[in-house]
This record gives sequence, structure tokens and C-alpha cells, in this order.
Amino acid sequence: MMNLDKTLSAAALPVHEIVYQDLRALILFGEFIPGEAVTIQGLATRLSAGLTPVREAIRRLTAEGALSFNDNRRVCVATLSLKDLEDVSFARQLLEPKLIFMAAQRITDQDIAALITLDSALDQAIFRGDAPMYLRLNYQFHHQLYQLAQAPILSALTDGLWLRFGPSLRIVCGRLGTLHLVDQHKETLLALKAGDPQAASDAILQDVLQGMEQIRLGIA
Amino acid sequence: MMNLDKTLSAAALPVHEIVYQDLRALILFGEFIPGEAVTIQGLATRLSAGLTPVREAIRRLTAEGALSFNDNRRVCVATLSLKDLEDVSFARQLLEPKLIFMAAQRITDQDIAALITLDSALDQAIFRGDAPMYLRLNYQFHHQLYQLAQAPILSALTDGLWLRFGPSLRIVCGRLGTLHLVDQHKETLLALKAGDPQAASDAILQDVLQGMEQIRLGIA
DNA sequence: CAATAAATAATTTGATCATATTCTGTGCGA
DNA sequence: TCGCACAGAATATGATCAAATTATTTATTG
Repeated sequence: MMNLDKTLSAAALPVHEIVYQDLRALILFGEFIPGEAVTIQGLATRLSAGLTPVREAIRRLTAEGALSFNDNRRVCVATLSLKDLEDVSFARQLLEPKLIFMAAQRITDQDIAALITLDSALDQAIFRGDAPMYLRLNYQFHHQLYQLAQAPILSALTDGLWLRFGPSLRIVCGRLGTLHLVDQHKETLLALKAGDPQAASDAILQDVLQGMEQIRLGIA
Repeated sequence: MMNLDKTLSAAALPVHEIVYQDLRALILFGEFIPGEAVTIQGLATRLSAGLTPVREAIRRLTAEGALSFNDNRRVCVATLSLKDLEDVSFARQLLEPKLIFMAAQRITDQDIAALITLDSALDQAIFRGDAPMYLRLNYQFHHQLYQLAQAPILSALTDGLWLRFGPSLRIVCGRLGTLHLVDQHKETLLALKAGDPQAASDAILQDVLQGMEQIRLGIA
């Protein structure tokens, strides 16, 4: 007989996978402060899991640069220096336009419609001043495009960069609010609708530059 | 009293760290075949470690793309499709020249001397047909340059790419031998000695292109 | 009877946890 | 200031359970 869990709840993921995703979201969407210490026990309690799965999730996120493993064997949320931010920015400027160019070549009208819906919700979140929701939706907007590019390795690299500046984004929003936020999503969507990969690529580059500049202002 | 292990054997690293480094080297230097299954228990036995540290190392390397986590919850050495190779190649072409440009700006005569020594040993390994040694030294040559760039994030990204094509490199050497191998290390070293970052950057780009092309021939 | 398919048993492997050990930093007292 | 003891935290092991694969047996069909 077919396992009901698999059909209903997506796949019955291992606990270490669930913990990873939860912890990833916590870091990505600003539940932690850069430099904040995290303990295995603390996370196990917070996420209702055992020590081993938490340990595995921590190692994964350490490999991705979201957490840092100190000499003391303690783990803390990675901090982002200005120099680090420049490196992240450099990498995003190279990778993200390429991904969006590829995505634009295979995107369907249905995909575009979904992105428009997402972008509307994003605008509303900004208007409401809902920073956590803004962070989630903005990430989703970009992440969807990465997936459309059908380039797993480049997507993984670019996705991983978000973990580096995720915690700092929180500070940006907290300090400056959300109303001032601007993006190039409208321009990107127009280019996608027009079937113009180069224009979409250019628009995203501007979006990346704006985003990175906002973080620079926030952490400076 | 100070711990003697720390002064003598570098730092008394945790087992999970040692296992990670060992396993990383095994993957990077061709001890595994792409697609080969790895078991937790098998690695624990092979590396004389417990299950938990091995598990942690596996999660780290999975996050880096060296291993892949299947739906079966089994883990195997990642394979590299031609499409994947193109993506890796694209990323290396963008990242590596930048790193070497930065390295060239801060490199010392002492650093250059060390690289020359390394490159000589590399030539000898090629001449002897010692493929494993060639793989190690070639990686070291590039890795040293990454470190000189003083850009931890870009270095980590670029370093991680080696894990993607490491296992395939082995096949290249095994199938084609080492004697035909060519690189642009001499040109790179000349540019470094001349204090010309752009020339060093260009030389490394050629080296990357050659290297990626060799893999393309190997896995095609 | 042979061949294929289905069911079941055995083995391997992964996931998780409880527990013991080791490490790190800190505060106390000499 | 130095050394020692203690508390908190990370580390590591092995046991136990669950899932999946493989091997074996049984049943069925042409």
C-alpha cells in the first residue's frame, strides 16, 4: 500500500532536512543578528529536535557561509564586513544576470503571471511596512527566476550568497524601514514579457546593485 | 597547563573536522568515481571514526555539491553532466581571474618563490605520470593563489567549484594519461614576477579554459 | 515444466537518541 | 598572578529503531 505521508505531506523528510530548512529560513529572514551565538542545545530546544539533526544542519549552513565555526568550537551567525559585502556584490553581479538571461529564454506566460502576483504582494508588504514579509517575497521573486534558469550549480551558488547578507538585510529594514525600498522588478517583468533576455538581465543587474547598495548603507 | 596537542599537532581538531578534510581530499583527488555510492558506515570504518562525525562531514560536502543526497536518503558522489560542466566553467571564468588579479596585487617575492617550487614539483609529477600527485599539486597551485587574494568569500566559492569537477578529473587523467597535460602556470608566474595583475589574470583565464576543456574531452 | 511475477524474508543502511567524555572559559582562593 | 575546580557546551559513541534494498521463496500462467 502506498504511504500516505508521502502523498499528503510532500515526502516525509528526515528531521535533519527539516531543521536545515527551518534554520535556513531563520537566518535568511532576519531572526538572528549577525554575530549572534547559536548553541546546539538551544536550537534543539527551539526547533524541537534532537542534537544530531541540529548538528547536521549547522554543518551544512556553516559550509554555506551562513554560520561560522570558531576556534572555540562555538558557532555563531556569520558577520558581513564591508569587504565581504563587496565580494558578495561582485559575485552576484556576475552570476545573477546570467541566470536571469537563461531564465528569460525559457520562461512561460504562466511563470510570468506567477511572478507578477508575487511582485504585487511584495509591493503591499512594503506599503504595510511588513519587513519580514518583504524579505521573504523578495527572496522568492529572485529564487523563482533562478529555478527557471535550469542551471542547478549556478543557482546554488547564487542562492548561497543570500545566506551571507540575509542577517544584514534585517538590520537594513529595521534601521531604515521599508517604505524607501525600491527595486527593478517592474522593469524586469516588462523585459520578460517582451521576451528580451538581455533587457531582463540588465534590469536585474540594476536591482542587484540597488540591493547591495542598500545593505552597504545599512551596515556602514 | 597548556595543551600539548595544540602546540605540537596544530590544533587538536574535532574528529568531524578531520573526517571532513580527509573525505574532501578523497573526493578531490580522485579516490571516488562520479556517481559512486558512499555509506555512512563504510566511511566510518574506512576513516576510523564514529557515525556522527562522518554524518556531519557528509552534510558539509553535500552542501558544497561534492556529494548528492538522493530521495532514498542514500548519498553518492556527485556526477557532472556536460551542462553542469559548462556552468562550472562559466563560474570559474568569472571568479578565478578576479582572484588572481587581487592576489597579484599583494603577492611577495617569497610567495612567488614558493609557487615556483610548487610548479616544478608539478612538472615532475606530470613527467613521471604520477596522476594523483599532479592533481594535488595543481590544486595547491591554484589554492595558494586564492588565499593570497585575501577574499574569503570569493575563495570559498571558487574552491568549492573544484569539488564539482574533482572526481571527473580523475577520469581524464586515467583515460588520457598525464604527459599531454599543459597549463599556463609559467605564463602566470612570469606575470606575477613582472607585477602585472592583468597579465596574471589573463594567463589564469587561459589555464582555466584549458583545464575545463580537458575535462570536457574526458567526460564527453 | 519453464518462466515470469508476486510475496516475503534477510540484510544492509540510515535516522535518531541517550549517555559518557572532552573541551573551554570563568571564578574562586591561595 | 597563578593554579585549580566547576559549570556550560560541544564531542563522540554505540544502541535502537525504521526504511529500503536485495535475495529467496512461493505462486501463477502459458
